[in-house]
Amino acid sequence: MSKHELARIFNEIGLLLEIKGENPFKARAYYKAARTVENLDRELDELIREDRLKSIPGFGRAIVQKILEWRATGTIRYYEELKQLLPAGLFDLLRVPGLGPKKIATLYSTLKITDLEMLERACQQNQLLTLPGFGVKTQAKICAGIEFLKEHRQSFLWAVGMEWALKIREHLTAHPQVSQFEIAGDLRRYLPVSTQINLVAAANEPQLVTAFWSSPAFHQSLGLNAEAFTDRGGNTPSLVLPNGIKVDLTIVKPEAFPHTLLFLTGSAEHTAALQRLAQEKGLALEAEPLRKDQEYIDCRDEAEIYQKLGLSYIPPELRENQGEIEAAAAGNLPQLVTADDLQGIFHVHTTASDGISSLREQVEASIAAGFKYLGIADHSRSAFYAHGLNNDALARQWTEIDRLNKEYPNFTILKGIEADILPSGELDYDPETLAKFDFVIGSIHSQFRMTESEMTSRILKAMDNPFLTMLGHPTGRILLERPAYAIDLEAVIDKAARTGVILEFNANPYRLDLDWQWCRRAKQKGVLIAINPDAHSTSELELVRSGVLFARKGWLTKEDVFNTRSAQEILAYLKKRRDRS
DNA sequence: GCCGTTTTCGGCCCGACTGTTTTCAGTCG
Repeated sequence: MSKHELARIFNEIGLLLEIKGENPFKARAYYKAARTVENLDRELDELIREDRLKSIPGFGRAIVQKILEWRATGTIRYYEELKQLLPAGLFDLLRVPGLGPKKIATLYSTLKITDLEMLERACQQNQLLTLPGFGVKTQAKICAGIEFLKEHRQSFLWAVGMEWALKIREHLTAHPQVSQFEIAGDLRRYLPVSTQINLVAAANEPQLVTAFWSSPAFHQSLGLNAEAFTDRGGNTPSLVLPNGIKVDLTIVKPEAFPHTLLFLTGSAEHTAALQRLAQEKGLALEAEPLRKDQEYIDCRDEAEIYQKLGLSYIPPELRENQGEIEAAAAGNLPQLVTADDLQGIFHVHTTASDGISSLREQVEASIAAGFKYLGIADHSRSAFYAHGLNNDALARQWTEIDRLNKEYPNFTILKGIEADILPSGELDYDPETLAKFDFVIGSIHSQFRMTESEMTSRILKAMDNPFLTMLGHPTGRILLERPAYAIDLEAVIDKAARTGVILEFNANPYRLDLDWQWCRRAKQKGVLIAINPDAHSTSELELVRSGVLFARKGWLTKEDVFNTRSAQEILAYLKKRRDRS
């Protein structure tokens, strides 16, 4: 019973209320409660024990009562009753771009559409055209949206898959037979999106672990039904999670563990290249232990396999056959950036715009987390939906930053902004205002549907603005929800190389943008990358550290990452840029 | 459903855009 589960329930209550056509503000209260639960800095149990739930903004009598009920019974009656009123498939419809609660209510009440399949059929038969408020373009957009969803049906975010993989690890490694265990596959290679979870376990008697996999005790520990589990015979049982994610476990004898792990980690291209290399050396590399003239060559771990192939150890995140094998052979693999290298954080929101933690809370949490500086970047004035800051609000924030800088002399708070890049390519403030910031992040938050050349010109123009320090979430993608906007990234990277504009690696698990392949391209061109959490609460500050894991996939080293520098170094860099303007 | 007020209920972030209409509802950020 994690807080994510409770947040999900509150979100669904909000949606159900909206589809039912109830007071939209009531629905909003539940969305807000969901967001608050998700971002709580303290444990729910602790708050309940101290009877402090109702002191939290947005938690009134009804919400508190429901949290307590959920804690005591594992569910909320009000939620269960709402669900009875509406088919479960309606939630999937919300993922179709252009479909909101109102249109879904219409589809349900008139055409009795309750899931994506029915919606798709209705589109194919042009039935939507008969409904009020629907037309040719809406139907075409819905069709395209369904296509996008179908393409990604089997896909899930790294964080979602990892949460389950860790849970399975916890319960499976409790079995005395399991001597080694690793999460392999795409998750181990830190791909932002995967289609399957691959696990590897070692046991002297694999069949005992397989039997455990099929036992009610194990099913119960994961909170799943027996039907979810499959024992296909042999030692490769599998499982399908409630959200449709497929999990494969491979159980081998301890001596085969490193080889199996290597192959199940992949990528397929990487292991195929390793096999070719082994062949050249007269070795046979298989998921079975390495052989030479049919003699087994023992390898204690993956590192030893690489060593016997004449390679230094290649970290899983680099195993894409994109030159890492050649680099390992030559002994010049990059010294990848680590979370410990980070010294500060940029792109942090506060309650001044749409954050839920105050400036002081963000500052104190950053200090507690061991950082040396913090770059505040709330939304700019055009971002009405997010309480963008006008000049008065900026003045108030700057006064408070000055005060906090005095209060914490060993910590540096920078005055920044996440300025909208307007459709014209202008930044969202006049030059006089822009000149007063320590740094400026430029981001696209509106008018996504421009042609590639229009969008590229818009961004290139913003990058020519001498006040721009960083480009925020460069492609605007939301993983599994919204594709990147049309943009010529090669041109953007070239411009960054010429102008010294830093590119953001946005560590939000839904963005992870710039994508790893482009990070590497940027690095090759000498462009600096800032790993930014885009934090809206103190708990999201930690995203900056998990973001490093994904940035490593783009071959980034400490030198490539801007916020590995000391406060003095970044201040000098920013001053140099400002003096240029 | 929450909040603030100086306690009984009205207001709740809001503007742009799109596609549908023929003046506006719904979605999005």
